Amino acid sequence: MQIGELARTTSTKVETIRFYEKIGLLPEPGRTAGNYRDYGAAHLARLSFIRRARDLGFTLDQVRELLALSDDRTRSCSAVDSVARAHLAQIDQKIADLRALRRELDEVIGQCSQGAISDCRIIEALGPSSHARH
Amino acid sequence: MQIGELARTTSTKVETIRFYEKIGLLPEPGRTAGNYRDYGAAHLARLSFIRRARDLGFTLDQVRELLALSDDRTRSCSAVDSVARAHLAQIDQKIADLRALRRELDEVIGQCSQGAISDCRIIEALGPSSHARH
DNA sequence: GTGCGGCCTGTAGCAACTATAGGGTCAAGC
DNA sequence: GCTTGACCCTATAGTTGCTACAGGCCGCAC
Repeated sequence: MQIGELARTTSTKVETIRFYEKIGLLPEPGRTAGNYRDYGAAHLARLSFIRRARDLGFTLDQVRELLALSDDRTRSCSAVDSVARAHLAQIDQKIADLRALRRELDEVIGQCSQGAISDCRIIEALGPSSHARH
Repeated sequence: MQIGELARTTSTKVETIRFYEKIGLLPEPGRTAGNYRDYGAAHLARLSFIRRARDLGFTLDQVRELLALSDDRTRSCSAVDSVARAHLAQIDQKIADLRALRRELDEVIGQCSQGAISDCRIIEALGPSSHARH
């Protein structure tokens, strides 16, 4: 399997695959006579894992950790669980932050007078005096 | 006012202020005899505006746009309103995405058997076959 | 033999800073 | 008058997770 096919089957860009190889996430595959990368089923599985974890919002470092854990079959499953739970907590925090942000921004919007900038409540709300209010 | 004081009053790092100057967000201040940057009230106001907008999640490009709008006092307030509304829509999208993510991740977690990695449902859930299920 | 798609390496770019190296300035204290 | 230390200066490289070139092979069809 050459790189383009692997890219298509995993919905990854060719450059991204080479990038994962460069940073050591994906092992170097064999090469054909013409120096083309030659991938097998193990590569496909590993790349699928990486993509799925990335889709779930894990950072590359977390993915690296998960891969290391899953490679070492003697380790306990609870280590994996704790990585996942830490990530879930991060997501919850992010959602909470965004909701607070949304509330604030919502307050600022909708006070738009049809008038000129000099009357604009949004610009005003961003200014230094209002900043002090918060 | 020198850069450190400006940094403290706006809760910004010194390097960030210099960075904003380099990318043209903050005008170059005058210099003292010793080549130190010398800031006035206008700089403080502008930097406060930038920080507040950044805190509300606007990108630097959006901040640039808001600053241009607020600098041109003849423009209508509705242009500002539409930038803010577009940003609000982006935030809503992000929240929705994170919630979907959270649901999926939550499904994966909590199936942790006390056993070894080979039985780990999380690793399994990230694998290629489960990927196909989605 | 030549055209085209795919592959190769290596480097630079994106956001939005942050950190480091290697220096200069200024006020206080001895 | 000299040192110490906090502060400032410039310039450059690093961060995360890719993406996009530039310039050049490989392989196959026509």
